[in-house]
Amino acid sequence: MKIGEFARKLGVSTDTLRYYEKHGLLTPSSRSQSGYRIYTDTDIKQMSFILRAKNVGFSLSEIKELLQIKIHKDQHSCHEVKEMTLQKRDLVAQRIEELTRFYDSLSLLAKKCCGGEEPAENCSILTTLEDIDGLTH
Amino acid sequence: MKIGEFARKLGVSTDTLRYYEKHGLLTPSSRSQSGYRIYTDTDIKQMSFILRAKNVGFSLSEIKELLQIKIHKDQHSCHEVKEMTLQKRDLVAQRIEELTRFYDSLSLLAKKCCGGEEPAENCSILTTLEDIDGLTH
DNA sequence: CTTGACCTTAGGGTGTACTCCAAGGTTTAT
DNA sequence: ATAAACCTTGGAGTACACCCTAAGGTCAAG
Repeated sequence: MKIGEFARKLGVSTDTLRYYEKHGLLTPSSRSQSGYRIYTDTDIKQMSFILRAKNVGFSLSEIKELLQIKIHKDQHSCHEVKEMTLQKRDLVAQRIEELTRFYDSLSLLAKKCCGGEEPAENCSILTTLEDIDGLTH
Repeated sequence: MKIGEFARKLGVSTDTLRYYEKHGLLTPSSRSQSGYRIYTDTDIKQMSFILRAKNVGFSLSEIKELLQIKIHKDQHSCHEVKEMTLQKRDLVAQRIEELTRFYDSLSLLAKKCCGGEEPAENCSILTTLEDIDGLTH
């Protein structure tokens, strides 16, 4: 499919797709005789991956590194690829841990809060964070 | 403490601290007679919160919103604060879910990989993602 | 065969989050 | 008392991730 249809399907602009191509994140599978970009189902998968990664806070250069694991598969040894993968996985695990602390903080905050119409005296995220910090650190 | 010591303690630049103050994320507790910014332990807690939030992918304006929960505590009802808190919590839960999928993908990738010195033929993050997508969607 | 909806590249503009001066005031040590 | 090491504001510059416009080429429908 051409860039317009692909963009609509993925919910991004054509500008974004050209930008990603320029920066080595997603090169369309081929070009038509007239030079139009042609995207395929494989491109949809890769783009979905990029968007999910972006959504959880990875920068484009970090995402590029993740995609390098694929690109490097012929040029690098299994050992190197495995190391890089595990390193990235640890980073993801750290972020999950931090987010879990945020989740706990917000849960505690909501629980503490009566939910009524009176002024929210005890509703301080910082107070709650101090409690959480006290418990987990 | 003054801005330099505070910055060193938190591992950020003084420019960043002045930027955060300007944009309403962290206002130092007080100023000295000569106009120097004076930071306290409370500021350390708030700054740590900001840095952790940033680290897990929140933008500065999102972080500001989180901090508003504190600021609004006297001006808004418990009900409003609770709603906002739960909404933010759901957002965090979604990110945790996505990150967990990334973690699983990277784990599967590492597991598939023999880790030896030969070219990494089967080490494609996309192949693995397809597997994961097939299993979880 | 031309209108309209698509596509191309090149290049400029925007918002976010810093980062780096410049010009000057303050504090501390010798 | 003066140099070094801090601090102040204001404003300019940078990197990232787009977003928009201009000027022109492509293509299917009427």
